[in-house]
Amino acid sequence: MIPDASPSTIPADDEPALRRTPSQKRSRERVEHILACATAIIQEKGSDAMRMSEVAEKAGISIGSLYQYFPDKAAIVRTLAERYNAVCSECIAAELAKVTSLAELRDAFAVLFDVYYDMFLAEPVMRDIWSAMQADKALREIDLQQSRIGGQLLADVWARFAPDTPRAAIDSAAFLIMHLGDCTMRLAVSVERAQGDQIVEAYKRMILRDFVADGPGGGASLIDISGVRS
Amino acid sequence: MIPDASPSTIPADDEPALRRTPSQKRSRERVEHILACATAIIQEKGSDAMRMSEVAEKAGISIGSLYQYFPDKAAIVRTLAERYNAVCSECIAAELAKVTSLAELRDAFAVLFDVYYDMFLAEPVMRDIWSAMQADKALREIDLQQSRIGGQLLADVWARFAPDTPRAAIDSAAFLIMHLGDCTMRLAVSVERAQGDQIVEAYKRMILRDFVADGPGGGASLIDISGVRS
DNA sequence: CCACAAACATGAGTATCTCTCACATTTGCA
DNA sequence: TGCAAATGTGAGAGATACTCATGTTTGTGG
Repeated sequence: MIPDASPSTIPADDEPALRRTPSQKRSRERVEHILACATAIIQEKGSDAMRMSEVAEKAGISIGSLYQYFPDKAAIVRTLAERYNAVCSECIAAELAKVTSLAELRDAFAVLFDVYYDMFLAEPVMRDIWSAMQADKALREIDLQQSRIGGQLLADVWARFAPDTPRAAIDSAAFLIMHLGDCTMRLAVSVERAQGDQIVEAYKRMILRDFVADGPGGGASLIDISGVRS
Repeated sequence: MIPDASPSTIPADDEPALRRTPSQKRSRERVEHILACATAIIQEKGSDAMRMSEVAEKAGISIGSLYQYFPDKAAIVRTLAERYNAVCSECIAAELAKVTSLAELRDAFAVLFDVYYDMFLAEPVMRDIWSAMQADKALREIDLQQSRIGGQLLADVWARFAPDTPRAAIDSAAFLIMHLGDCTMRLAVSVERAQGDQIVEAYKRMILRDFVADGPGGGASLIDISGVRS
């Protein structure tokens, strides 16, 4: 479901996501099992209602073992969020890698958001994890970071085929597209399936019209939010 | 700062936001004071770190008095959220009331989002309250409800001056515009001021181009997400 | 195979927090 | 002024995140 990814490449503050690096096979499997159990609980009742004792029980381990690996409850959510983000980034990169001209970017856009949407549909827990992240300032930063990474990937391709457009304009346009794309996906998976489909279609059309359909550099001039940082 | 508004017009489930309706002047003032103190704490350290004992102490009352009025911690956040939402709705309604033709809708749009943005800037705690809401399913619904209300207000005016456009298309377009508008505002107030300004400008241009500039009914055909419900 | 150190596992216990409830005080009103 | 209703109080019950001293398992060098 979710491929292996080294946990916590973006630690909050100085705290690593894992308290102890599992070196033995048994404990490495255990960490994976903990995350799988936590995912199931979050999906079922939300991360707020998830109890650490519940995670331990479902995983068939003791509370102490849980805290061997995860310094606190937020670390579990953070690790899951970072894994999903890594998957999203890979998916974005894979779609954009196919693009060989500016004209193709338009098609890639449409496919990209479709694939992105499918991912959200396949893993509804992504939305719950995102919700849990919003309450914590450090975790919220991870979410913003994901928009920056996705925007960067898009901007790199975009800039390659639109060399006349100022890079700063492209960067900021790409960032906004990705961020509002995420917002759109979360809205879409919050409503009934048919309506969600239409919402995603609407967003795609809006973006294609504004940022791609106007020809080289045309769309980018629409927005110029150079150097967005928090 | 925040005008008086009857608390909890949209109770979550069957639970009223206020446990007891304050009938005497003293207790009515006390409820206001509690909310003001809670706002200050949320602004300072976030609602997650807000302690009920801290709110009581800052308000100069006992824990028991706090619970006389608010059945739980979420009720405080909910009441604040509903008040802000009411203010936002009023602001939206006020701007749209000035519109007397479809052409004017374009200008109203620009002004509307500027005013909306100013409100977010003036009350940065709105973002924190929104963050707190995302963790709770019932509170998340309030947020979605606000997009529906704003979208409804917009759709009513829009439909009046674009009678040929299918109402369902207008409804869904207005809903998406308002929802992504909220997302944009929250992003804008999360970054530095100058960048936030540019983000809002970018969104305005995007929306104006797509949904208004294309002439009567033109924009609405872009999206058709009829009857969005959760 | 053994011994031993390092890694790992355990769960009772601690600190902290939300929320309750039995009782005290204040208010509005006849 | 006196009484009933409204309001105020804070010790404490219950729940939960997280710790730590101690026990168990694993890999490894001889």
